[in-house]
Amino acid sequence: MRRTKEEAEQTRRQIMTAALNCFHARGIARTTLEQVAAAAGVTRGAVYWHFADKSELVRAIREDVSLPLLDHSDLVLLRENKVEPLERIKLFLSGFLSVLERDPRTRKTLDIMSYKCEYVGDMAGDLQTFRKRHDRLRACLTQVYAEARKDGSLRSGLDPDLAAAETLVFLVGLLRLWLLEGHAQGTRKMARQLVDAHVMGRRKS
Amino acid sequence: MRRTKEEAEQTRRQIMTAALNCFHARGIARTTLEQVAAAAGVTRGAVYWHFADKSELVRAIREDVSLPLLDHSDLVLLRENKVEPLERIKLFLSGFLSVLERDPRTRKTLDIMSYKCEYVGDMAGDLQTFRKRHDRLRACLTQVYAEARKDGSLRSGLDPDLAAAETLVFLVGLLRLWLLEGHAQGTRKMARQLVDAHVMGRRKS
DNA sequence: TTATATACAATCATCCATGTATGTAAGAAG
DNA sequence: CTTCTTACATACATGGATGATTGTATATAA
Repeated sequence: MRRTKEEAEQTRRQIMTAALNCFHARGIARTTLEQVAAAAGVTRGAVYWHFADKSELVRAIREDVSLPLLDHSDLVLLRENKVEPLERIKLFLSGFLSVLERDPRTRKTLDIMSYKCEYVGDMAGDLQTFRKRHDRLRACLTQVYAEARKDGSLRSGLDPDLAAAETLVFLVGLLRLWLLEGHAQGTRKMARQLVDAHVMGRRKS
Repeated sequence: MRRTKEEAEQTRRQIMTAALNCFHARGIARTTLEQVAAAAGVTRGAVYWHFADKSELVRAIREDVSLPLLDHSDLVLLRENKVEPLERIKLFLSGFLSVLERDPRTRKTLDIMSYKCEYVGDMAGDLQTFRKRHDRLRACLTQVYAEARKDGSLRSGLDPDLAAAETLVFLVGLLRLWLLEGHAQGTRKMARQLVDAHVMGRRKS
């Protein structure tokens, strides 16, 4: 029954996909590795082969979504030099919404991270990771807002540090409400409007 | 060993306090009712006497903090008619921060609700409760912003609905980051500044 | 070709949390 | 004063979930 490396990698992905769905449906704590295995069409042996334990499986799923998301944000915020600073921030926020709407995997993963995970014990360290990533994003935003101030598009009297903190708060809050509410609800329908208003509020009028 | 009614109420509070600390330390899923009982100085029998099961205990703890918080917000936002509208919103947001800083019980409870709870199975219904409360708060805010527009203090061209949604997003994001970061970190130190900036951004300049 | 590492499946022992059922001493009602 | 009810403690039965161990067939390397 021994598989080739590509097949092994494929079952690894199958397990991750199955786990994603199980975690999303029943939460992390209440899903058994047996359920994950069954959903993936394998046995617990396979799960334990690819992942040391449940928390490592969770981490793999999270990184699978978080890392591309972060890379993309860096790219948009810092590398897109031809677009003006505040527009890059709008692009970034709006792109985030687009990924949420388009990619169910990202949506489910972020939903698990937001509403179906207890950051305690093994997972407590992940909060520190979040803090670092927030700091990094905040630093990026600060840099972009500083650019905006230089070219005169930032609202006068607004500190780039404060503006960056505001945008981080906005993103975190928007994400949490977006995930909480259904398609027809308030925040989701207004999401684009909210992004526009947020960026406009920081622009010199 | 039978206790008087006041003593019984006291052990009920003891159990809730113990559970609060256990949930905060180990998360909801990983704390045993045995641990809660031990921390409260009783046995599981007492816990099961006062609460049907773990989720009811969680709900009791949450309502113990949420309801006063909501009542207070209603009071500040709607009843304080002598204060001007936008100032009431600032008072509300700033008061929220004050409670967070002052009251460890509120802090721990909100921390559990944010980072140490999986909203799944029994708890899935609580998300609906959150949605309703958000809607209610948003309605309150909308009303206050509408007042502000009437008396000319709202920034021109800003829809009260949109402003209310922005403030809700701001509050949710601020709370989440405030809880995530330690005392010395960015968001906490800037929290007051952020509140001021948020309200100022909505005021006619 | 042979040997070894790989990629799982199957089985097992253990522990632990839950819920319930029963016991019981002491307040409260009459 | 007794009876009933309250407010727990104790004990029990049950059902998983975990992690480790063992088994095994096949890639793959030498």
